[in-house]
Amino acid sequence: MRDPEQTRQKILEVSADEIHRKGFNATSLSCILARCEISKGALYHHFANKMELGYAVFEEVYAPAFIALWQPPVEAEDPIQGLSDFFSSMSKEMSCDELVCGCPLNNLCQEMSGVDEGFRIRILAMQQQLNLLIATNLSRVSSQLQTDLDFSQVAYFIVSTFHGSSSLSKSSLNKELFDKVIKELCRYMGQLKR
Amino acid sequence: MRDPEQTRQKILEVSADEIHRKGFNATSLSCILARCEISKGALYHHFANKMELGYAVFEEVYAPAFIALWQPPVEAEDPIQGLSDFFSSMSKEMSCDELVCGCPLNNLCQEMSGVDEGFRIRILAMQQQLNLLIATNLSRVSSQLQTDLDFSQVAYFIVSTFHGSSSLSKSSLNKELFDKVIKELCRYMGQLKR
DNA sequence: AGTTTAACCGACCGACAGGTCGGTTGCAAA
DNA sequence: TTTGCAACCGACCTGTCGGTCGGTTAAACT
Repeated sequence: MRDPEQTRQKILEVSADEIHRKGFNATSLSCILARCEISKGALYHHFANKMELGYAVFEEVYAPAFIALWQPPVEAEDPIQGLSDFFSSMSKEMSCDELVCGCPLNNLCQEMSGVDEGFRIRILAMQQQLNLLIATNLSRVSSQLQTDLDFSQVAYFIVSTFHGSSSLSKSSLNKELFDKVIKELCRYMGQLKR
Repeated sequence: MRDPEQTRQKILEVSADEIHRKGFNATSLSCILARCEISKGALYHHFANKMELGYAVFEEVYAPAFIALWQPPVEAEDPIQGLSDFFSSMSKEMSCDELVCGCPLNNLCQEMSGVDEGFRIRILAMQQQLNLLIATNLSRVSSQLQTDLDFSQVAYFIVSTFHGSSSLSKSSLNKELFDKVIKELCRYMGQLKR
């Protein structure tokens, strides 16, 4: 019955969901405890404090999921097509509820980057890793692309637009505005080809 | 000595700055009171509660400032050039501290749209107003632009990218990433012309 | 001068946050 | 079977938050 590792994973999983929905500060420990059906003592046995729990969620849940999400489309034979399909399927298949929660990385960046150094450096590292991933794979097919493109610049641009569009969908409470931006993003990416 | 209107304005001004820097929830009334050098009673004489204060800040400070900021570049003879100059001067002239605070509208959207309906509808209205402003002015010079452009779609795309880039700059703590995205955004806008 | 009232004061309140700590429980090794 | 300790419990602590309210002050009007 007693399984410390499972307890820890459960805490991480529930915390990740709560933080995704409400943000880090608005997430209360008591809410996590209730959903996990454990005591405060159990949580503080596994994590030193709320911050450390947040860092653990980032490193053990968000970061791996983030890479697992972006890597396949970017490493497709045609990364432009891969990303276009990726974004399009997102606006088609994703439920409105999920969409409105936004990207966990972007949410945390907005909320915590300016407040806590520990979150900032982790988020920055993640963004640079994603940027490198995209830029590398664009340069891989550079022969099919316009000349004089700054791949890193293009990669940051694509991710920024994606994050900005997920922000938009929060206020509209439906996918309409999100879809519009994604359409234009796909059109932009198509123009990268020569 | 006693000037209720001045007191009210001072509260709005200080609150706007605090909310911009820390976000709505993280802004404490006691901090506002200290900076204004007034008592809690004075604040609650002018505003019913924290939410109403937030709405007043949005409507009387953020919204006018937002329109005053975007209108001139968009209504320039050449809106594409106007926006390019607008964005470029932003990344040049803005101090790093200001940049890291992000756009008040985008910040509030991220933080409050999913939590409070009153904020959500105000933010949505503001976004639609801005979108209309940009789309209208793009269609004004449509003869100089590519055919088959969806102006509303393009407008949402531009604003999304801008907001996304301001999010990025929070984690990097300098203008580097912001500049990159803005450069690519200007390149994209240039391509809108035929 | 007296009266009224908007403007303002600040002590106080309950709710809830994150965090602590002495005690209990279950399991595994000796 | 006993014992040691990781795992877990939950009452309690301190601090801060938004919000209340009875009282005071200044100024405008009669």
